[in-house]
Amino acid sequence: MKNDPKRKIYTEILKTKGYKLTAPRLLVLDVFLQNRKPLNADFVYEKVRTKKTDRVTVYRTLKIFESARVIHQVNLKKDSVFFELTKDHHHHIVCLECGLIEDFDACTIDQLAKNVISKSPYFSSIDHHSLELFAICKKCNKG
Amino acid sequence: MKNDPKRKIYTEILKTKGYKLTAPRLLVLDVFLQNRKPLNADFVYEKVRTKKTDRVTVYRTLKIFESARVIHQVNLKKDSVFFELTKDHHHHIVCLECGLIEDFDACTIDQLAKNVISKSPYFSSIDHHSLELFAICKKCNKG
DNA sequence: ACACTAATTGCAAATCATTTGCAATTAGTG
DNA sequence: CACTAATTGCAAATGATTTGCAATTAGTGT
Ligand SMILES: [Mn+2]
Ligand SMILES: [Mn+2]
Ligand SMILES: [Zn+2]
Ligand SMILES: [Zn+2]
Repeated sequence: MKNDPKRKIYTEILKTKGYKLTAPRLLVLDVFLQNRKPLNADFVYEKVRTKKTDRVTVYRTLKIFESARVIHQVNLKKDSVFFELTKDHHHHIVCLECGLIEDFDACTIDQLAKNVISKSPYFSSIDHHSLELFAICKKCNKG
Repeated sequence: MKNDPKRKIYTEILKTKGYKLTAPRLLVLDVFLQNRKPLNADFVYEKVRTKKTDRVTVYRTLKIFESARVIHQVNLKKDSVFFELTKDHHHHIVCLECGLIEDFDACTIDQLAKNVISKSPYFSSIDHHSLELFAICKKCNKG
């Protein structure tokens, strides 16, 4: 949404890093703001193709957003790569059989991360983390 | 190694699930037992190609091992998919710049997982989890 | 040990996601 | 409004993974 308060945050990040705010980039950003779940290139492309935006541009935009830390990859064990907005942090339980995804917010990683960092010879801070749970859902357990 | 005590555990799992213990499958299993880190198809193939094992067979074997829960995918944000042995559970800090990987074992997910499960309408137990930390390593922070 | 059969393999070709080269277009600056 | 580097679209290339199919083989039972 154009009126999402987070929209400005992300556009500012992009500007600060020296990226131009082009039409395709704003379109892709809005797809993420309007679909609060992990998205892959194909999903994004289907949403912007009508507006004369090429598939290649989607891929390149995802790369730029990733390097600007506007989005980051989510590990869902699917065939293609999924991304979500950096500031929409949450996690998932994924069914190993049918792919059902449930979100959850509770996350106690920060303390664990501190411990790990304090012992690490190579790292001194964490940028972000990925935590996903995998299971067989109740429905698949019966079938 | 033929003498790794875990080897029998994995071969029993495969037998129980009805998979034949073929030469290529044992070769691939041994590659995982001898290289305790996340491996992709190409790494495995390079280790077994001398022994007349096709790349396709490696891919098919990885699929079978995954469905038998002998290995599972690890999210490292690389171009190809990485796997590790299910019973070698540990986690990673990955440098977003240079790709440096550091292992760590400490993991307090079990309690968190219990909480999540107790509130979930769709899931009643966790099979396994994926937890990776992403950061810029000390070296890359300078350069 | 030998025969049987379904599972597995290797090879070649196909497919799918993602990347690259390049000429045309455009955002941001002054 | 002009300038210029960044960005885009199209077509072709690449790289990973998958599929079809005939030949081979593990596991089962004789
Ligand atoms: Mn998430
Ligand atoms: Mn691990
Ligand atoms: Zn399910
Ligand atoms: Zn680094």
